[in-house]
Amino acid sequence: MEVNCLTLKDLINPKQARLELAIEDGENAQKENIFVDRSRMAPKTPIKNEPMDLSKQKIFTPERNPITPVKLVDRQQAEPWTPTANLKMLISAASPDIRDREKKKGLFRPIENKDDAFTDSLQLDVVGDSAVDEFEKQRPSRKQKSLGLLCQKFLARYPSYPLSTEKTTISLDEVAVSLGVERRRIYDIVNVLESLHLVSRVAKNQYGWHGRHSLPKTLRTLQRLGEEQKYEEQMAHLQQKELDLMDYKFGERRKNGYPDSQDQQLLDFSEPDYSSSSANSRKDKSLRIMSQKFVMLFLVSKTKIVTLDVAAKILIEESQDTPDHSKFKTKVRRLYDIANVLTSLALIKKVHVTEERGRKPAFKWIGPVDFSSSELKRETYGKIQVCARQRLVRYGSFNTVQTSERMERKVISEPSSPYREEQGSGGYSLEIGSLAAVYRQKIEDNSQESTSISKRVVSTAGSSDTSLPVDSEYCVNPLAHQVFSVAQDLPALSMQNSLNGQVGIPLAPVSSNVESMKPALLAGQPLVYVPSTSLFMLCASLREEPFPESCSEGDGRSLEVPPTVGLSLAPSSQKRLCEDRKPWEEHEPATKRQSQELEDSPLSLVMPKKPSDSIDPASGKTMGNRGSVFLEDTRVNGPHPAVEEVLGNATANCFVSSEGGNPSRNADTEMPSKENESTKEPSLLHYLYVQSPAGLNGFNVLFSGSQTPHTVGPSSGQLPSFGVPCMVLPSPTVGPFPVVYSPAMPVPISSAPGTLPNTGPVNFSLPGLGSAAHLLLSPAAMINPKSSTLTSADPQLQGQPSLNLSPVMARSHSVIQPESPVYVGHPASVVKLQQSPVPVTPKSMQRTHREMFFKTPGSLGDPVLRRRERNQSRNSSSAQRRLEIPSSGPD
DNA sequence: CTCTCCCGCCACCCG
DNA sequence: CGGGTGGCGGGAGAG
Repeated sequence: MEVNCLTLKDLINPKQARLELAIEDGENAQKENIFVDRSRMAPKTPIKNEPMDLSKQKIFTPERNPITPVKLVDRQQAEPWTPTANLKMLISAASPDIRDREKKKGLFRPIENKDDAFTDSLQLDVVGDSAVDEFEKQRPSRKQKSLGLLCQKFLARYPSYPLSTEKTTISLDEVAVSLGVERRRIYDIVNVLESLHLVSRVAKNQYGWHGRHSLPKTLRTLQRLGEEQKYEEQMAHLQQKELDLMDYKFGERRKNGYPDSQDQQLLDFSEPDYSSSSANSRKDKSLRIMSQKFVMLFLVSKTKIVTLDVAAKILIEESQDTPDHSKFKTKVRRLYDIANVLTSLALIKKVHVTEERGRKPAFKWIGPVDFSSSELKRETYGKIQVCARQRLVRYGSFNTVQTSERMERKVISEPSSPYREEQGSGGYSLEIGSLAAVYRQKIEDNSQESTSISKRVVSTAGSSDTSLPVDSEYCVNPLAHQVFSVAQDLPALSMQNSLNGQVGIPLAPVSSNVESMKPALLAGQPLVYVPSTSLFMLCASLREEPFPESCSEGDGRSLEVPPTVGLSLAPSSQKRLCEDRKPWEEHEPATKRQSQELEDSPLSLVMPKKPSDSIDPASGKTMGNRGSVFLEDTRVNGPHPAVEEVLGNATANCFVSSEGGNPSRNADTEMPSKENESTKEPSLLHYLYVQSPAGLNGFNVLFSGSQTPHTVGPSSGQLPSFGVPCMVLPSPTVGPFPVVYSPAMPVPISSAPGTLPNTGPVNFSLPGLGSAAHLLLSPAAMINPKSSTLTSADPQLQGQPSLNLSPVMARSHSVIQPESPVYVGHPASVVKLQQSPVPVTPKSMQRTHREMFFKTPGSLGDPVLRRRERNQSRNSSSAQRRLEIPSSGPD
């Protein structure tokens, strides 16, 4: 098994990627979700033990990838049957970038295992080229030892959502040895995890792994407690006051009657399931308590951003400690520890808040927000959103649709591309998001505009940043199924375009490239790929996280379909959703709002870029809507086609900016729309590729973002329609399916935007779908493909929709028959999906997915058991500290 | 310089 | 009492 490690050999390309590495590492936590197998796969014992590995490693891999993550890779080769493994293999084989990434991973881990270190040294010799690697290896940076990274590794060992049947026991000694750290460090991790009930102490040196199943519940509880504690008020108070270090303020607050929360026990881990009462025995759970409180702060915060100083102050106050500087300092240290773990869990990400006083380290909650509904759903949703957003930002446009496999590869490789340079700085885990740096400028610009908001979040280069970095993480391994971007690496292109607000993208010649993008969908078309479940989630989630419940019930005209259905994408629905937005948001400046929306709604990115307002008087209402919908706002405000706008905004919002950064962007948003410009772009088509979640019966839908949704919908008067041309593609998982393409209207580009003929909504059903899958696509004004510059792609579209399909589709191609129903020229106004009488819960969906994608014979094995085998060797004699493995090397 | 936060001493506590 | 836990803060890497 460990032997597999050899795989690393692949990693020949050094340069790439830090990002990737970082991402992966950062993602680990998430990966768990995705690669459920991983945990299982990962041997309990450190690979290092294996002589074989070492030797092999020397030979093949320069890096030492001993532990978990790496193992996977190795494993993969060894055990292809695992879905994950297969995937990885493919990826690694396919993309050098990936290899690099893997390598890097190894780098990070090396320290842990002596053997590894040893190996490394040897390897170094072997691998001559990787000077970089070498230097990195030689100096295990602090980052490599960081708690966050360690936590990721730790998490990687266990499935996020373990089967109820499987009970995983964590042996601290074993873990410590495995991860090559002293046990003390493990305590830090475990304590935080325990605070969230991801684990519970079962016995001495033994913890039980529960996974995230109950996380929503726990969060809900914490939120409630936080509310009871009036943390929000406290935070507001503190923030307002801008206390310096420890302020006497504390005293004031108390006076004010803020609860002195002495309840150190908080949740008290009284959770029935796992935590044994014994766990409580320990009085001192301060780290756990702190962790819970820290989380509570996020949960009660509207902004979801908590600065460390505020958190520390509150904690100190509660603990009734004398607010001395040293205390504060200590608290902050602990908070960092906690934050590292939480970051690894993808619950928070690091940001910086700029206040009058200056920049303050802070963290933003990025975990699930709506605990009321299914946790998974929420989690997924959040992640998806992020992903989508990121995708858009990063890949303003894509040229083609790729197969799912392809996509995956892509994703992996992505990080390397354009942004690589920036990665260097960041925090280990967050480095992923080095993109942040790129975008930072944007963000700042945006922030400035939002005066109402005292704070602005700025991504930190090094650390994760705001959205992007983290996002990237998500993207990589968000949910059970990852979200992959389909886009090719068209770095400069997409970004620039988006920034410019011009979609005028050079038509990608690529379209035909079989390898890269098998089905060349539309050349020069931006494509967004959304994970199956994601779509579903996305739609539902358009609303703000904080106020999930607010989800619109839909205006009369709104979609028939419940929001949950992914198809709710229709602009109208979005609009509704937007309207539902949180109250507080409304006060914010438009810019802010937009950014928010964009961030929150990935779909928005997809939105059609159409000539704005001119479009339709009726829709002109959009304005009336207050631009609640970002789309609308975008349009209205945006000078350019919606898409571009969106992209641009997204960029800005996401804090993404090209290196060159197009600061001016901000202004654009505010600026009155320029209809004229809009006319230019119609040609460009943007597609949103949605892989259907279980709920959709494996349907994949492509939405063309080029269209202007708004314009279309209302006209029909019946249903709000998508303005987007879309293609429905059978998912790989599903058997061969007919491809449905809603043809764009044959409207000449030249035609005035507003004039676009609106075809009525088309309603059609797909036979292949389970029960009655109904797709209603509203024909948005369609652009005449040919007319557009993109023409190259057009023929394909018209001629053979199937061709356009992603690789996945490609498979099914054969299946697809000419006769297969292709709906061209029919705009669908609304899609109604009814797959099964019973609504699919997010959870179930996720599971399903996971299984579908990653389930493999091997994967199913019971990890726990395996792990079990290993532990034993904990030598009682060894002092706690002994456990640590010398980073320097064996000996 | 500030921000982070690793490291490990050493006090608690439990069995 | 021995050993598991984990508070705590010095001090150094990273930026």
